[in-house]
Amino acid sequence: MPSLSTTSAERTRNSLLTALEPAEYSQLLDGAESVHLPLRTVLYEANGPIAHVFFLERGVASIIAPVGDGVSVEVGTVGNEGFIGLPLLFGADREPNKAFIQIADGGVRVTAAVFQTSVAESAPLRALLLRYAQSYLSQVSQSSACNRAHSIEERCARWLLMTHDRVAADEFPLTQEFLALMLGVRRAGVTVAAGMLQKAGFIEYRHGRINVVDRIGLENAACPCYRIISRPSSRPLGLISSRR
Amino acid sequence: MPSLSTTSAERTRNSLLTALEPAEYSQLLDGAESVHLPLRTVLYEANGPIAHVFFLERGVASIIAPVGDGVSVEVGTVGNEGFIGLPLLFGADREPNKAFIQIADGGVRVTAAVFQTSVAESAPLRALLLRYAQSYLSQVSQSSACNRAHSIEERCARWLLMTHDRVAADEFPLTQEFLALMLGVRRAGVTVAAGMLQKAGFIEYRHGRINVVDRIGLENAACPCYRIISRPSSRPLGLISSRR
DNA sequence: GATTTTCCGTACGATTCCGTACAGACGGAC
DNA sequence: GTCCGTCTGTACGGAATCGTACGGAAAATC
Repeated sequence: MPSLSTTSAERTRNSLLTALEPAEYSQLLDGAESVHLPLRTVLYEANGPIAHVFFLERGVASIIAPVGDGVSVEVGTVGNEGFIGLPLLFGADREPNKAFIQIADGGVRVTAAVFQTSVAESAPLRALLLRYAQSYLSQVSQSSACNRAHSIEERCARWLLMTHDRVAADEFPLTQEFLALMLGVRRAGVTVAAGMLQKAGFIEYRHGRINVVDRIGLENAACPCYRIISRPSSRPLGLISSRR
Repeated sequence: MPSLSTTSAERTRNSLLTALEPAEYSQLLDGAESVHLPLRTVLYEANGPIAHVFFLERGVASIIAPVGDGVSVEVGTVGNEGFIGLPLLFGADREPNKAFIQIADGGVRVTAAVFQTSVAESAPLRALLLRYAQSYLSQVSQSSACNRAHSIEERCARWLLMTHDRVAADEFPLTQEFLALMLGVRRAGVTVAAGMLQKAGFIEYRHGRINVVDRIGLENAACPCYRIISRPSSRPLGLISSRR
Protein backbone atom coordinates (compact mmCIF):
# COMPACT_ATOMS: atom_id res chain seq x y z
CA MET A 1 0.00 0.00 0.00
CA PRO A 2 1.51 3.31 -1.10
CA SER A 3 2.60 5.74 1.53
CA LEU A 4 0.19 8.64 1.60
CA SER A 5 1.13 10.26 4.86
CA THR A 6 3.49 12.75 3.30
CA THR A 7 3.45 16.46 3.80
CA SER A 8 1.01 18.90 2.40
CA ALA A 9 2.21 20.47 -0.80
CA GLU A 10 3.07 17.65 -3.12
CA ARG A 11 0.86 15.06 -1.55
CA THR A 12 -2.20 15.34 -3.76
CA ARG A 13 -3.97 17.35 -6.39
CA ASN A 14 -7.39 16.92 -4.84
CA SER A 15 -8.69 20.25 -3.55
CA LEU A 16 -10.46 18.79 -0.55
CA LEU A 17 -7.47 16.81 0.62
CA THR A 18 -5.22 19.78 0.06
CA ALA A 19 -7.40 21.88 2.31
CA LEU A 20 -7.15 19.45 5.19
CA GLU A 21 -4.99 20.07 8.23
CA PRO A 22 -2.31 17.41 8.83
CA ALA A 23 -4.33 15.88 11.67
CA GLU A 24 -7.45 15.24 9.64
CA TYR A 25 -5.43 14.37 6.61
CA SER A 26 -3.51 11.63 8.30
CA GLN A 27 -6.50 10.17 10.06
CA LEU A 28 -8.49 10.00 6.86
CA LEU A 29 -5.69 8.77 4.68
CA ASP A 30 -4.13 6.33 7.07
CA GLY A 31 -4.99 3.10 5.37
CA ALA A 32 -6.07 4.81 2.17
CA GLU A 33 -5.04 3.52 -1.21
CA SER A 34 -3.73 5.35 -4.20
CA VAL A 35 -5.52 3.89 -7.20
CA HIS A 36 -5.41 4.18 -10.94
CA LEU A 37 -8.89 4.53 -12.34
CA PRO A 38 -9.24 3.55 -15.98
CA LEU A 39 -12.11 4.63 -18.19
CA ARG A 40 -15.47 3.22 -17.17
CA THR A 41 -14.35 1.97 -13.79
CA VAL A 42 -17.48 1.66 -11.69
CA LEU A 43 -17.02 3.45 -8.38
CA TYR A 44 -20.34 2.22 -7.08
CA GLU A 45 -23.44 0.64 -8.57
CA ALA A 46 -26.97 1.95 -8.37
CA ASN A 47 -28.48 0.62 -5.16
CA GLY A 48 -25.32 -1.29 -4.47
CA PRO A 49 -23.23 -0.82 -1.38
CA ILE A 50 -20.74 2.04 -1.52
CA ALA A 51 -17.53 0.44 -0.36
CA HIS A 52 -15.17 3.38 -0.82
CA VAL A 53 -15.14 7.09 -1.29
CA PHE A 54 -12.84 8.42 -4.00
CA PHE A 55 -10.84 11.62 -4.13
CA LEU A 56 -9.79 12.13 -7.74
CA GLU A 57 -6.55 13.90 -8.47
CA ARG A 58 -7.19 14.20 -12.16
CA GLY A 59 -9.83 12.80 -14.44
CA VAL A 60 -13.56 13.03 -14.12
CA ALA A 61 -16.30 10.83 -12.75
CA SER A 62 -19.98 10.89 -13.70
CA ILE A 63 -22.98 10.22 -11.53
CA ILE A 64 -25.85 8.85 -13.58
CA ALA A 65 -29.48 8.10 -12.78
CA PRO A 66 -31.53 5.32 -14.39
CA VAL A 67 -34.67 6.46 -16.17
CA GLY A 68 -36.07 3.08 -17.17
CA ASP A 69 -35.42 0.65 -20.04
CA GLY A 70 -31.79 0.40 -19.08
CA VAL A 71 -31.16 4.00 -20.06
CA SER A 72 -29.42 6.44 -17.76
CA VAL A 73 -28.75 10.17 -17.84
CA GLU A 74 -25.90 11.99 -16.18
CA VAL A 75 -26.91 14.10 -13.20
CA GLY A 76 -23.56 15.24 -11.89
CA THR A 77 -19.83 15.29 -12.55
CA VAL A 78 -17.00 15.22 -10.06
CA GLY A 79 -13.35 15.99 -10.51
CA ASN A 80 -10.53 16.98 -8.22
CA GLU A 81 -12.71 19.66 -6.63
CA GLY A 82 -14.72 17.07 -4.72
CA PHE A 83 -15.14 13.44 -3.89
CA ILE A 84 -17.34 10.54 -4.89
CA GLY A 85 -19.43 8.93 -2.19
CA LEU A 86 -21.66 11.69 -0.82
CA PRO A 87 -24.28 9.21 0.43
CA LEU A 88 -21.75 7.96 2.96
CA LEU A 89 -21.35 11.47 4.29
CA PHE A 90 -25.13 11.58 4.62
CA GLY A 91 -25.31 8.35 6.57
CA ALA A 92 -26.63 6.20 3.74
CA ASP A 93 -24.75 3.22 2.37
CA ARG A 94 -26.27 3.29 -1.10
CA GLU A 95 -28.25 5.43 -3.51
CA PRO A 96 -30.27 4.98 -6.71
CA ASN A 97 -27.48 6.40 -8.86
CA LYS A 98 -24.31 4.95 -10.26
CA ALA A 99 -20.83 6.45 -10.34
CA PHE A 100 -18.12 5.65 -12.85
CA ILE A 101 -15.00 7.08 -14.42
CA GLN A 102 -15.60 9.19 -17.46
CA ILE A 103 -12.06 10.37 -18.05
CA ALA A 104 -9.37 8.10 -16.72
CA ASP A 105 -6.74 8.98 -14.20
CA GLY A 106 -5.93 8.40 -10.60
CA GLY A 107 -6.99 9.22 -7.12
CA VAL A 108 -7.16 8.06 -3.57
CA ARG A 109 -9.76 5.78 -2.15
CA VAL A 110 -10.78 5.41 1.46
CA THR A 111 -12.92 2.59 2.81
CA ALA A 112 -16.41 3.41 3.93
CA ALA A 113 -15.64 2.50 7.52
CA VAL A 114 -12.55 4.69 7.80
CA PHE A 115 -14.34 7.50 6.06
CA GLN A 116 -17.31 7.41 8.36
CA THR A 117 -15.19 7.21 11.46
CA SER A 118 -13.08 10.15 10.35
CA VAL A 119 -16.14 12.20 9.53
CA ALA A 120 -17.76 11.39 12.84
CA GLU A 121 -14.67 12.42 14.77
CA SER A 122 -13.50 15.50 12.94
CA ALA A 123 -15.71 18.55 12.77
CA PRO A 124 -13.41 20.43 10.38
CA LEU A 125 -13.38 17.49 7.99
CA ARG A 126 -17.15 17.31 8.16
CA ALA A 127 -17.47 21.02 7.52
CA LEU A 128 -15.21 20.83 4.52
CA LEU A 129 -17.03 17.91 2.96
CA LEU A 130 -20.43 19.44 3.64
CA ARG A 131 -19.39 22.58 1.84
CA TYR A 132 -18.61 20.41 -1.12
CA ALA A 133 -21.99 18.73 -0.73
CA GLN A 134 -23.63 22.14 -1.12
CA SER A 135 -21.66 22.84 -4.22
CA TYR A 136 -22.54 19.46 -5.70
CA LEU A 137 -26.21 19.94 -4.88
CA SER A 138 -26.15 23.30 -6.63
CA GLN A 139 -24.61 21.69 -9.65
CA VAL A 140 -27.23 18.96 -9.81
CA SER A 141 -30.06 21.44 -9.24
CA GLN A 142 -28.92 23.80 -11.92
CA SER A 143 -28.40 21.04 -14.38
CA SER A 144 -31.87 19.70 -13.66
CA ALA A 145 -33.45 23.00 -14.61
CA CYS A 146 -31.04 23.35 -17.51
CA ASN A 147 -32.15 20.01 -18.90
CA ARG A 148 -35.61 21.44 -19.37
CA ALA A 149 -34.73 24.86 -20.53
CA HIS A 150 -31.83 24.85 -22.94
CA SER A 151 -30.90 23.54 -26.35
CA ILE A 152 -28.54 20.69 -27.05
CA GLU A 153 -25.88 23.06 -28.28
CA GLU A 154 -25.96 25.17 -25.11
CA ARG A 155 -25.89 22.14 -22.86
CA CYS A 156 -23.15 20.58 -24.91
CA ALA A 157 -21.01 23.68 -24.47
CA ARG A 158 -21.72 23.70 -20.76
CA TRP A 159 -20.79 20.07 -20.41
CA LEU A 160 -17.54 20.56 -22.26
CA LEU A 161 -16.67 23.50 -20.06
CA MET A 162 -17.38 21.60 -16.87
CA THR A 163 -15.24 18.73 -18.03
CA HIS A 164 -12.52 21.05 -19.23
CA ASP A 165 -12.45 22.63 -15.78
CA ARG A 166 -11.73 19.25 -14.26
CA VAL A 167 -9.12 17.98 -16.67
CA ALA A 168 -5.53 19.10 -16.69
CA ALA A 169 -5.43 19.59 -20.45
CA ASP A 170 -7.21 21.27 -23.33
CA GLU A 171 -7.39 18.00 -25.18
CA PHE A 172 -9.02 14.92 -23.76
CA PRO A 173 -10.57 11.70 -25.04
CA LEU A 174 -14.31 11.89 -25.64
CA THR A 175 -16.55 10.25 -28.20
CA GLN A 176 -19.78 11.82 -29.37
CA GLU A 177 -21.49 8.58 -28.52
CA PHE A 178 -20.49 8.99 -24.90
CA LEU A 179 -21.33 12.66 -24.78
CA ALA A 180 -24.77 11.87 -26.17
CA LEU A 181 -25.29 9.38 -23.38
CA MET A 182 -24.31 11.98 -20.81
CA LEU A 183 -26.55 14.67 -22.25
CA GLY A 184 -29.42 12.25 -22.71
CA VAL A 185 -29.72 12.93 -26.44
CA ARG A 186 -29.07 11.16 -29.74
CA ARG A 187 -25.53 10.70 -30.89
CA ALA A 188 -26.49 12.41 -34.14
CA GLY A 189 -27.75 15.33 -32.11
CA VAL A 190 -24.32 15.76 -30.59
CA THR A 191 -22.70 15.60 -34.01
CA VAL A 192 -24.77 18.56 -35.13
CA ALA A 193 -24.29 20.57 -31.95
CA ALA A 194 -20.58 19.85 -31.75
CA GLY A 195 -20.35 20.63 -35.46
CA MET A 196 -21.67 24.13 -34.78
CA LEU A 197 -19.18 24.65 -31.97
CA GLN A 198 -16.44 23.41 -34.22
CA LYS A 199 -17.42 25.63 -37.16
CA ALA A 200 -17.44 28.55 -34.74
CA GLY A 201 -13.85 27.66 -33.89
CA PHE A 202 -14.38 26.86 -30.22
CA ILE A 203 -13.45 23.21 -30.33
CA GLU A 204 -11.85 20.63 -32.55
CA TYR A 205 -13.35 17.19 -32.63
CA ARG A 206 -11.43 14.34 -34.12
CA HIS A 207 -12.09 10.66 -33.77
CA GLY A 208 -12.54 10.24 -30.08
CA ARG A 209 -10.55 13.25 -28.97
CA ILE A 210 -11.73 16.74 -28.38
CA ASN A 211 -9.65 19.87 -28.15
CA VAL A 212 -10.88 23.04 -26.48
CA VAL A 213 -9.29 25.84 -28.47
CA ASP A 214 -11.41 28.85 -27.52
CA ARG A 215 -12.65 28.66 -23.99
CA ILE A 216 -14.17 32.14 -23.98
CA GLY A 217 -16.09 31.34 -27.12
CA LEU A 218 -17.41 28.19 -25.53
CA GLU A 219 -18.52 30.12 -22.47
CA ASN A 220 -20.52 32.45 -24.64
CA ALA A 221 -22.09 29.55 -26.45
CA ALA A 222 -23.08 27.88 -23.20
CA CYS A 223 -26.27 28.66 -21.30
CA PRO A 224 -26.11 30.87 -18.21
CA CYS A 225 -26.18 27.72 -16.12
CA TYR A 226 -22.46 27.34 -16.48
CA ARG A 227 -21.74 30.67 -14.88
CA ILE A 228 -24.32 30.12 -12.19
CA ILE A 229 -22.67 26.89 -11.12
CA SER A 230 -19.22 28.42 -11.36
CA ARG A 231 -19.94 31.39 -9.15
CA PRO A 232 -17.63 31.65 -6.16
CA SER A 233 -20.60 31.18 -3.85
CA SER A 234 -21.08 27.75 -5.35
CA ARG A 235 -17.50 26.82 -4.74
CA PRO A 236 -16.69 25.61 -1.28
CA LEU A 237 -13.00 26.18 -1.48
CA GLY A 238 -13.29 29.83 -2.25
CA LEU A 239 -13.97 30.30 1.42
CA ILE A 240 -11.77 27.56 2.75
CA SER A 241 -8.63 28.71 1.03
CA SER A 242 -9.09 32.37 1.91
CA ARG A 243 -9.54 31.28 5.49
CA ARG A 244 -5.84 31.32 6.04
CA MET B 1 -44.32 33.45 20.63
CA PRO B 2 -46.30 30.21 20.63
CA SER B 3 -45.26 27.52 23.02
CA LEU B 4 -43.56 24.76 21.11
CA SER B 5 -41.95 22.84 23.90
CA THR B 6 -44.77 20.39 24.36
CA THR B 7 -44.50 16.64 24.34
CA SER B 8 -43.90 14.47 21.37
CA ALA B 9 -47.09 13.12 19.91
CA GLU B 10 -49.30 16.08 19.26
CA ARG B 11 -46.54 18.59 18.99
CA THR B 12 -46.01 18.57 15.25
CA ARG B 13 -46.73 16.80 12.03
CA ASN B 14 -43.25 17.23 10.65
CA SER B 15 -41.50 13.88 10.33
CA LEU B 16 -38.07 15.16 11.22
CA LEU B 17 -39.23 16.95 14.34
CA THR B 18 -41.27 13.95 15.36
CA ALA B 19 -38.21 11.76 15.16
CA LEU B 20 -36.21 13.96 17.50
CA GLU B 21 -35.51 13.05 21.09
CA PRO B 22 -36.84 15.54 23.63
CA ALA B 23 -33.35 16.92 24.24
CA GLU B 24 -32.66 17.84 20.65
CA TYR B 25 -36.21 18.87 20.11
CA SER B 26 -36.23 21.41 22.85
CA GLN B 27 -32.83 22.82 22.00
CA LEU B 28 -33.78 23.31 18.37
CA LEU B 29 -37.26 24.61 19.01
CA ASP B 30 -36.52 26.80 21.96
CA GLY B 31 -37.04 30.16 20.40
CA ALA B 32 -38.68 28.76 17.32
CA GLU B 33 -41.79 30.26 15.86
CA SER B 34 -44.92 28.62 14.64
CA VAL B 35 -45.84 30.34 11.40
CA HIS B 36 -48.64 30.34 8.89
CA LEU B 37 -47.27 30.23 5.37
CA PRO B 38 -49.62 31.53 2.71
CA LEU B 39 -49.30 30.73 -0.97
CA ARG B 40 -46.20 32.15 -2.60
CA THR B 41 -44.46 33.08 0.62
CA VAL B 42 -40.78 33.33 -0.20
CA LEU B 43 -38.76 31.27 2.26
CA TYR B 44 -35.50 32.50 0.83
CA GLU B 45 -34.40 34.30 -2.29
CA ALA B 46 -31.87 33.11 -4.83
CA ASN B 47 -28.45 34.24 -3.61
CA GLY B 48 -30.08 35.97 -0.70
CA PRO B 49 -29.26 35.18 2.90
CA ILE B 50 -31.18 32.27 4.37
CA ALA B 51 -32.49 33.66 7.62
CA HIS B 52 -34.54 30.68 8.81
CA VAL B 53 -35.03 27.01 8.22
CA PHE B 54 -38.63 25.84 7.93
CA PHE B 55 -40.20 22.59 9.04
CA LEU B 56 -43.55 22.32 7.28
CA GLU B 57 -46.38 20.50 8.99
CA ARG B 58 -48.62 20.52 5.98
CA GLY B 59 -48.42 22.18 2.62
CA VAL B 60 -45.62 22.07 0.11
CA ALA B 61 -42.67 24.24 -0.77
CA SER B 62 -40.84 24.38 -4.10
CA ILE B 63 -37.19 24.96 -4.74
CA ILE B 64 -36.66 26.59 -8.11
CA ALA B 65 -33.55 27.39 -10.13
CA PRO B 66 -33.21 30.35 -12.52
CA VAL B 67 -32.38 29.47 -16.10
CA GLY B 68 -32.03 32.96 -17.53
CA ASP B 69 -34.45 35.57 -18.84
CA GLY B 70 -36.26 35.64 -15.52
CA VAL B 71 -37.54 32.10 -16.01
CA SER B 72 -37.14 29.43 -13.37
CA VAL B 73 -37.78 25.71 -13.22
CA GLU B 74 -38.60 23.67 -10.16
CA VAL B 75 -35.82 21.37 -9.02
CA GLY B 76 -37.22 20.01 -5.78
CA THR B 77 -40.26 19.89 -3.53
CA VAL B 78 -40.38 19.68 0.22
CA GLY B 79 -43.27 18.80 2.51
CA ASN B 80 -43.58 17.52 6.03
CA GLU B 81 -40.98 14.83 5.32
CA GLY B 82 -38.14 17.33 5.39
CA PHE B 83 -37.13 20.90 5.94
CA ILE B 84 -36.25 23.94 3.87
CA GLY B 85 -32.79 25.40 4.34
CA LEU B 86 -30.36 22.63 3.43
CA PRO B 87 -27.57 25.08 2.57
CA LEU B 88 -27.43 26.06 6.24
CA LEU B 89 -26.86 22.44 7.16
CA PHE B 90 -24.04 22.41 4.65
CA GLY B 91 -22.41 25.49 6.10
CA ALA B 92 -23.45 27.90 3.38
CA ASP B 93 -25.63 30.92 4.03
CA ARG B 94 -27.13 31.17 0.56
CA GLU B 95 -27.57 29.30 -2.69
CA PRO B 96 -28.49 30.08 -6.30
CA ASN B 97 -32.01 28.73 -5.87
CA LYS B 98 -35.16 30.18 -4.41
CA ALA B 99 -37.66 28.56 -2.07
CA PHE B 100 -41.32 29.47 -1.75
CA ILE B 101 -44.65 28.07 -0.67
CA GLN B 102 -46.51 26.23 -3.36
CA ILE B 103 -49.42 24.99 -1.29
CA ALA B 104 -50.24 27.04 1.75
CA ASP B 105 -50.25 25.87 5.32
CA GLY B 106 -48.17 26.14 8.44
CA GLY B 107 -44.94 25.08 9.97
CA VAL B 108 -42.20 25.96 12.36
CA ARG B 109 -39.32 28.21 11.62
CA VAL B 110 -35.97 28.35 13.37
CA THR B 111 -33.43 31.11 12.97
CA ALA B 112 -30.24 30.32 11.12
CA ALA B 113 -28.13 30.93 14.21
CA VAL B 114 -30.11 28.62 16.48
CA PHE B 115 -30.25 26.02 13.76
CA GLN B 116 -26.55 26.03 13.18
CA THR B 117 -25.74 25.92 16.87
CA SER B 118 -28.07 23.00 17.41
CA VAL B 119 -26.65 21.14 14.46
CA ALA B 120 -23.10 21.75 15.63
CA GLU B 121 -23.86 20.47 19.11
CA SER B 122 -26.07 17.50 18.47
CA ALA B 123 -24.79 14.55 16.51
CA PRO B 124 -28.17 12.79 16.41
CA LEU B 125 -29.83 15.89 15.02
CA ARG B 126 -27.13 16.17 12.42
CA ALA B 127 -27.49 12.53 11.46
CA LEU B 128 -31.23 12.88 11.06
CA LEU B 129 -31.01 15.98 8.90
CA LEU B 130 -28.22 14.53 6.80
CA ARG B 131 -30.30 11.51 6.01
CA TYR B 132 -32.97 13.85 4.78
CA ALA B 133 -30.32 15.61 2.71
CA GLN B 134 -29.58 12.30 1.00
CA SER B 135 -33.23 11.79 0.25
CA TYR B 136 -33.58 15.29 -1.14
CA LEU B 137 -30.48 14.88 -3.28
CA SER B 138 -31.91 11.66 -4.69
CA GLN B 139 -35.11 13.46 -5.53
CA VAL B 140 -33.31 16.27 -7.32
CA SER B 141 -31.04 13.86 -9.16
CA GLN B 142 -33.84 11.67 -10.37
CA SER B 143 -35.89 14.59 -11.45
CA SER B 144 -32.94 15.99 -13.37
CA ALA B 145 -32.66 12.83 -15.43
CA CYS B 146 -36.43 12.64 -15.69
CA ASN B 147 -36.55 16.11 -17.19
CA ARG B 148 -34.55 14.82 -20.13
CA ALA B 149 -36.13 11.46 -20.55
CA HIS B 150 -39.88 11.57 -20.07
CA SER B 151 -42.95 13.11 -21.65
CA ILE B 152 -44.98 15.95 -20.21
CA GLU B 153 -47.79 13.61 -19.29
CA GLU B 154 -45.54 11.26 -17.35
CA ARG B 155 -43.82 14.09 -15.52
CA CYS B 156 -47.14 15.74 -14.84
CA ALA B 157 -48.41 12.55 -13.20
CA ARG B 158 -45.24 12.26 -11.17
CA TRP B 159 -45.48 15.82 -9.97
CA LEU B 160 -49.09 15.40 -8.94
CA LEU B 161 -48.21 12.26 -7.01
CA MET B 162 -45.36 13.91 -5.20
CA THR B 163 -47.55 16.81 -4.24
CA HIS B 164 -50.40 14.53 -3.28
CA ASP B 165 -48.02 12.67 -0.97
CA ARG B 166 -47.29 15.89 0.85
CA VAL B 167 -50.77 17.33 1.16
CA ALA B 168 -53.40 16.33 3.68
CA ALA B 169 -56.17 15.99 1.13
CA ASP B 170 -57.04 14.52 -2.26
CA GLU B 171 -58.13 17.92 -3.43
CA PHE B 172 -55.84 20.91 -3.42
CA PRO B 173 -55.54 24.25 -5.16
CA LEU B 174 -53.41 24.23 -8.30
CA THR B 175 -53.65 26.11 -11.55
CA GLN B 176 -52.34 24.75 -14.81
CA GLU B 177 -50.40 27.94 -15.21
CA PHE B 178 -48.51 27.22 -12.03
CA LEU B 179 -47.99 23.57 -12.84
CA ALA B 180 -46.60 24.57 -16.22
CA LEU B 181 -44.13 26.83 -14.50
CA MET B 182 -43.04 24.01 -12.21
CA LEU B 183 -42.65 21.52 -15.03
CA GLY B 184 -40.92 24.04 -17.23
CA VAL B 185 -43.41 23.66 -20.09
CA ARG B 186 -46.18 25.67 -21.75
CA ARG B 187 -49.44 26.12 -19.96
CA ALA B 188 -51.17 24.69 -23.01
CA GLY B 189 -48.99 21.64 -22.73
CA VAL B 190 -50.25 21.01 -19.24
CA THR B 191 -53.84 21.40 -20.39
CA VAL B 192 -53.34 18.60 -22.87
CA ALA B 193 -51.44 16.31 -20.49
CA ALA B 194 -53.84 16.92 -17.61
CA GLY B 195 -56.71 16.44 -20.04
CA MET B 196 -55.44 12.93 -20.78
CA LEU B 197 -55.13 12.12 -17.10
CA GLN B 198 -58.62 13.47 -16.56
CA LYS B 199 -60.14 11.51 -19.45
CA ALA B 200 -58.49 8.41 -18.02
CA GLY B 201 -60.31 9.13 -14.78
CA PHE B 202 -57.26 9.66 -12.58
CA ILE B 203 -57.85 13.28 -11.72
CA GLU B 204 -60.47 15.99 -11.91
CA TYR B 205 -59.38 19.47 -12.80
CA ARG B 206 -61.64 22.43 -12.29
CA HIS B 207 -60.73 26.08 -12.18
CA GLY B 208 -57.75 26.19 -9.93
CA ARG B 209 -58.46 23.05 -7.96
CA ILE B 210 -57.36 19.53 -8.67
CA ASN B 211 -58.79 16.35 -7.24
CA VAL B 212 -56.84 13.09 -7.21
CA VAL B 213 -59.47 10.40 -7.63
CA ASP B 214 -57.42 7.39 -8.73
CA ARG B 215 -54.01 7.33 -7.19
CA ILE B 216 -53.11 3.89 -8.53
CA GLY B 217 -54.03 4.96 -12.01
CA LEU B 218 -51.88 8.03 -11.65
CA GLU B 219 -48.95 5.93 -10.50
CA ASN B 220 -49.21 3.80 -13.60
CA ALA B 221 -49.33 6.88 -15.77
CA ALA B 222 -46.21 8.32 -14.15
CA CYS B 223 -42.68 7.48 -15.23
CA PRO B 224 -40.62 5.02 -13.17
CA CYS B 225 -38.94 8.02 -11.55
CA TYR B 226 -41.76 8.31 -9.07
CA ARG B 227 -41.20 4.83 -7.72
CA ILE B 228 -37.46 5.26 -7.70
CA ILE B 229 -37.70 8.35 -5.55
CA SER B 230 -40.31 6.76 -3.32
CA ARG B 231 -38.32 3.65 -2.53
CA PRO B 232 -37.76 3.13 1.17
CA SER B 233 -34.02 3.48 0.64
CA SER B 234 -34.63 6.99 -0.61
CA ARG B 235 -36.76 7.91 2.35
CA PRO B 236 -35.13 8.32 5.69
CA LEU B 237 -38.37 8.44 7.55
CA GLY B 238 -41.04 8.36 4.96
CA LEU B 239 -43.71 10.89 4.58
CA ILE B 240 -46.17 11.09 7.37
CA SER B 241 -48.94 10.27 5.02
CA SER B 242 -51.54 12.71 6.07
CA ARG B 243 -53.82 11.39 3.43
CA ARG B 244 -56.72 9.22 4.49
C1' DG C 1 -77.17 39.60 -11.71
C1' DA C 2 -73.93 42.11 -14.37
C1' DT C 3 -69.19 42.87 -14.94
C1' DT C 4 -64.55 41.71 -14.50
C1' DT C 5 -60.94 38.61 -13.73
C1' DT C 6 -58.99 34.24 -13.71
C1' DC C 7 -58.55 29.92 -15.65
C1' DC C 8 -59.03 26.28 -19.07
C1' DG C 9 -59.67 24.10 -23.86
C1' DT C 10 -58.26 24.23 -28.44
C1' DA C 11 -56.02 25.35 -32.78
C1' DC C 12 -52.05 25.91 -36.07
C1' DG C 13 -47.73 26.64 -37.99
C1' DA C 14 -42.89 26.53 -36.53
C1' DT C 15 -39.17 24.34 -34.31
C1' DT C 16 -36.52 21.11 -32.00
C1' DC C 17 -35.35 16.72 -31.39
C1' DC C 18 -36.01 11.72 -32.21
C1' DG C 19 -35.29 7.07 -34.51
C1' DT C 20 -33.04 5.11 -37.88
C1' DA C 21 -30.07 4.38 -41.50
C1' DC C 22 -25.98 4.66 -44.31
C1' DA C 23 -21.62 6.13 -46.01
C1' DG C 24 -17.21 8.11 -45.43
C1' DA C 25 -13.13 9.12 -42.46
C1' DC C 26 -9.84 7.90 -39.15
C1' DG C 27 -6.51 5.04 -36.75
C1' DG C 28 -4.75 0.85 -34.89
C1' DA C 29 -3.39 -4.03 -36.09
C1' DC C 30 -0.97 -6.79 -38.99
C1' DG D 1 -0.04 -0.56 -47.31
C1' DT D 2 -4.25 -3.01 -46.32
C1' DC D 3 -7.83 -4.38 -43.42
C1' DC D 4 -11.19 -3.61 -40.09
C1' DG D 5 -13.41 -1.79 -36.20
C1' DT D 6 -14.59 2.65 -34.40
C1' DC D 7 -16.09 7.14 -34.91
C1' DT D 8 -18.30 11.02 -37.28
C1' DG D 9 -21.25 13.48 -40.82
C1' DT D 10 -25.56 13.59 -43.01
C1' DA D 11 -30.27 12.61 -44.37
C1' DC D 12 -35.33 12.01 -43.81
C1' DG D 13 -39.83 11.31 -42.01
C1' DG D 14 -42.17 11.57 -37.68
C1' DA D 15 -43.17 12.86 -32.96
C1' DA D 16 -43.14 16.01 -29.21
C1' DT D 17 -43.21 20.41 -27.84
C1' DC D 18 -43.21 25.39 -28.60
C1' DG D 19 -45.13 30.23 -29.27
C1' DT D 20 -49.05 32.36 -29.84
C1' DA D 21 -53.61 33.36 -30.05
C1' DC D 22 -58.57 33.23 -29.22
C1' DG D 23 -62.92 31.96 -27.17
C1' DG D 24 -65.52 30.21 -23.53
C1' DA D 25 -66.31 28.71 -18.74
C1' DA D 26 -65.96 29.43 -13.87
C1' DA D 27 -65.32 32.22 -9.99
C1' DA D 28 -64.81 36.73 -7.83
C1' DT D 29 -66.27 41.45 -7.43
C1' DC D 30 -69.36 44.94 -7.22
